Amino acid sequence: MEYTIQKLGNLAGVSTRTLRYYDEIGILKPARKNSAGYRIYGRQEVDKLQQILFYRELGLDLDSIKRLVNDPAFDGAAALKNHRQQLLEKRRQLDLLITNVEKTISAAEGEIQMADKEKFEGFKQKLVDDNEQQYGEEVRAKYGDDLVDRSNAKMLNMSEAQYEEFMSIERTLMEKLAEACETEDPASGIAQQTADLHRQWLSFTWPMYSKEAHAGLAEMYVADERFAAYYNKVHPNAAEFLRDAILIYTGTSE
Amino acid sequence: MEYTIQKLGNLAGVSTRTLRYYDEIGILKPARKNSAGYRIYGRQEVDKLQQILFYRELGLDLDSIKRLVNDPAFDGAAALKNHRQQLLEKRRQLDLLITNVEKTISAAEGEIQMADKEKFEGFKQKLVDDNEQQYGEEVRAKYGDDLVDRSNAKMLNMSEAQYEEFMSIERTLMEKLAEACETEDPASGIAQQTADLHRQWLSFTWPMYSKEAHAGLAEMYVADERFAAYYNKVHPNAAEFLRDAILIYTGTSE
DNA sequence: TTACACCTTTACGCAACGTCAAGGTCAAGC
DNA sequence: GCTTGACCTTGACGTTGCGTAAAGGTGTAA
Repeated sequence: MEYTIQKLGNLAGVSTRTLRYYDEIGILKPARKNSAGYRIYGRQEVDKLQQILFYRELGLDLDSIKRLVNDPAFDGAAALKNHRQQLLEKRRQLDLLITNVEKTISAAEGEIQMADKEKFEGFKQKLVDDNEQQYGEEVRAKYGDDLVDRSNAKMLNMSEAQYEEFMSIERTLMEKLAEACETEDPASGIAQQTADLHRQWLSFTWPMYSKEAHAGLAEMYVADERFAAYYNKVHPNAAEFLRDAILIYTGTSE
Repeated sequence: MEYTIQKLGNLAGVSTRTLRYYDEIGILKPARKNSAGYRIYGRQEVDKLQQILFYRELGLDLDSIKRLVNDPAFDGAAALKNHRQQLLEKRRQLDLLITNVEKTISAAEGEIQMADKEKFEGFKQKLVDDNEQQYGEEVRAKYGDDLVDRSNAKMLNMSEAQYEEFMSIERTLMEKLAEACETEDPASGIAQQTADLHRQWLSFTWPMYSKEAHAGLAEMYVADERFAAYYNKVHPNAAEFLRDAILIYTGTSE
């Protein structure tokens, strides 16, 4: 039972290009080559190809498959479990995507005349969803479900004008923060302006403002690296600087 | 409010390479370039980038996004719905993948000593699942749930040796079929051998064999292009040829 | 011998950037 | 005025798993 490249391809349902590629990357080499350099495959190669295609249909990348079928010491079970984890994660992302796409669509259908609102509603939803995704559990644990729900509702009830302002303030905040960091003085005028911008920004989503909560949040910005990273993208010490400015602003420093 | 490429990147959380790429493909061009050729972005570009990133997070490809944000005549709602369909299809595939991976894993865990059975069980499951996926509805409608379920059960109850033989017969069948097609005579010896191989192959999964059902299936191979394509990969007229051979074999021709 | 189907290697293309490389520009400090 | 160092530029290769020519050698049947 010897096969040329095309015969094997037809048998297994893959292209000759694929078989040549598998030869090239060393995942499936022909049994031998004839005098003219033609690839000749034997029974063993057919079996191996079936294995390869099986794993390929499970979505494994060729590099893993190569190790799986060539290296008996390779831990196949672990590779599969790892792969499963990746697939599950991928599905979570996909579900999120689909939800967001559908929300955007239904938001767009709700109003044909106000074309911009489509994106605007989508944006708001996305903000809320992203927040839930990233910080949901901890924030809910820290502040309680009720507060978080009311905060989300406040966001979703924003008018377009409010939303524009909200985004505008966020941008201004980031700009001022970058500038303020340069002064290295959290008590400086611009730093305190930044802290005030931050309060304004918060007020868009927080059901009520209090100095204590504001200061508490500032501490969290430093403690939680995800928040820290968010602010630190404008300046290496931005999160710390913002905290210090807010502590002064709220009068809770010392 | 003017931004150099890095400032904008930090603000929006994307790399400078991305912004250069967006410039290159014409999806987001800077407001202007300064005397040294530096890209300078303005407020409008910031807004546009936010739109782009929003759609990007929905998983749209940059080409669609480009039309969405640049061409007001482009039907954004249709694009989003189309996109949703693709995502849903992707999720269906992903779910199938996950199921198969998990089955392979649990099959592998069931026996640590018989290392090969892992793939073997996976193969069988995959065969059954793929069949259900591809032909399930119609075959169930045509032959009844009970028959299909018993057929699947028969497959899953195969021993490894039986399974090996099953696969071996399938391979031989395809080889002989290719060879037999060359004779162009469905009554030829090799064609009738092929028909007999097909009967053997069927008997592995069919709860019972009958000439009439066999002939009926042969007709379906020609009528249903998915089956036809499966056989025609070894020869352009393989499906028809196989049907003719089977009709003669079962004595139901004319 | 002439088709014609098959085989070979080489190499570009795809999506959305990441990652050097080689070199020009700008503000700051000496 | 000169040097640093952080910024900017364009150009080009690498990523994954092949599809798709292109240019040329091989096998076989008429």
